[in-house]
Amino acid sequence: MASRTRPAQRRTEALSRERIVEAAVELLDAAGEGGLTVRALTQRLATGPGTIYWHVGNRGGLLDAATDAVVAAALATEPAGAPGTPQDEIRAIALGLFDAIAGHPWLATQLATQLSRSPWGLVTPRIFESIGRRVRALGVPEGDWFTAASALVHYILGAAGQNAANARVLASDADRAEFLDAASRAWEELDPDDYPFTRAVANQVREHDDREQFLAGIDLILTGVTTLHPPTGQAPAPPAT
Amino acid sequence: MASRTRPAQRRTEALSRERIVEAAVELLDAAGEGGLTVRALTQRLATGPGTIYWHVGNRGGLLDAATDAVVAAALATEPAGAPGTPQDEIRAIALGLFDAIAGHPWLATQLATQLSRSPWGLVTPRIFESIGRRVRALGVPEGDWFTAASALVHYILGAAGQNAANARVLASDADRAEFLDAASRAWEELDPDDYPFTRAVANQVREHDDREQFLAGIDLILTGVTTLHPPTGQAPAPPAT
DNA sequence: ACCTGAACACCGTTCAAGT
DNA sequence: ACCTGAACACCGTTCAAGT
Repeated sequence: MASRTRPAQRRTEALSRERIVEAAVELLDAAGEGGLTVRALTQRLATGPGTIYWHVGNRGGLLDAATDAVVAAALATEPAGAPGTPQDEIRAIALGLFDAIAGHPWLATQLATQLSRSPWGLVTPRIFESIGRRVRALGVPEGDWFTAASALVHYILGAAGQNAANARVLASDADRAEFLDAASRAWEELDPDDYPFTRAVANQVREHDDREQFLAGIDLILTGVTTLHPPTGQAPAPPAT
Repeated sequence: MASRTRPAQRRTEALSRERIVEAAVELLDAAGEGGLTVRALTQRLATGPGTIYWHVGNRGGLLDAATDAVVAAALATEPAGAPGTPQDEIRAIALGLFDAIAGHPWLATQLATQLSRSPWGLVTPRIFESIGRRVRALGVPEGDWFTAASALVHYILGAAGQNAANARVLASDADRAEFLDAASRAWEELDPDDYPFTRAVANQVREHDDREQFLAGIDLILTGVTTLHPPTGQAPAPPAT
């Protein structure tokens, strides 16, 4: 029996950047952005602050890495076997991001921060490419690719971010109903002179389904794209006046 | 030595919540979210931390108040005398928010944070109402008001937020050209196998105009809305198959 | 190369005390 | 009612020192 005597070591593997990012995501999921502190991380990983700073530059870099890791995972599940129409694939990708933000609500703020800081980070091209390929498959003329893909990505990130709060409470259906009821009631109590429209749609808030509503917005943009930027060779419809 | 950076002059008026929020916006504009510290505020207002906490609850509340103040100001300029078509008014409101975020880049992150936290804060109804009235004026059937207005608001906030970085450097045309050139070049250098679409549109990035692009997205949604939710009495177009 | 932990500068917030 | 400033707990980050 040639069993190697394993030296008693604290951790079985050396700490890695991946392991640290993984722990960061766990902390963020558990307690939001405020939950990610270097000290909480050192405790969870049984190490000192110096180790964190040796592997990842600083807290900001860690936040960026966590964001990229979660987005990459969400987009990785996209080629779901059977390819559908470009529209179907866009809906699937969009829902994947929507659900990722629902599962990691801190993503909403973090994506806004990261994207507003520099559009050529890691995250933007990833999302842009994924949507863009389907825009191309739609037959949109090349000159309109950037406009069409941008509109979709902007909408997806904007809508998903603003639904993060709803989704967080989605756990129980009763909680969700209570949440929507409270939201609806708050809107019904607004000043009738200042907020006639918002009051009028308050009951639609109570009954709506986040994901359906989100997809309805996607369909509005897709309809606009195929109407204003039809495949080359087909005449564009006259602008609605 | 009696030299001070600030004249040891006593304030003429008592501090007010409005004055504090105003100073907070100045600090945010000057140095981003990190620039707003209670200590920087006490120095600028020549007071102690207790005063800040007496007038506004805490730093979070101050951030919310600053966000609401800037958004309210942006929406207040909307009734620009001559009323146009609902489409024109939606474009004008959207551009107002776009420019507000461009002038106060910290708004992007702050809006995402505030909206993802609770959709029934102050800011959401303000924006929603402003857009919603024009959706109604468009003749959209009442059952589709919420969907149409939501799509527009989600897009506006998403797109404006993601353009905050570009806008920040918009000061000089030369700086802007350099910025877009760097962005375009970064995309051209992506892996050809992983990012064919993104590389293909890289040169459109260099030439695009933020505001035009933003409005093009608005028009895509408006086209979708008038196509899928035409005024009652007109038959909706068949879904694209 | 990787890790440790004390130390530093800074932060949000509280509160007894003043006017 | 409004303001002051010391004090507290906590934070991100650094760095000389260890293996």
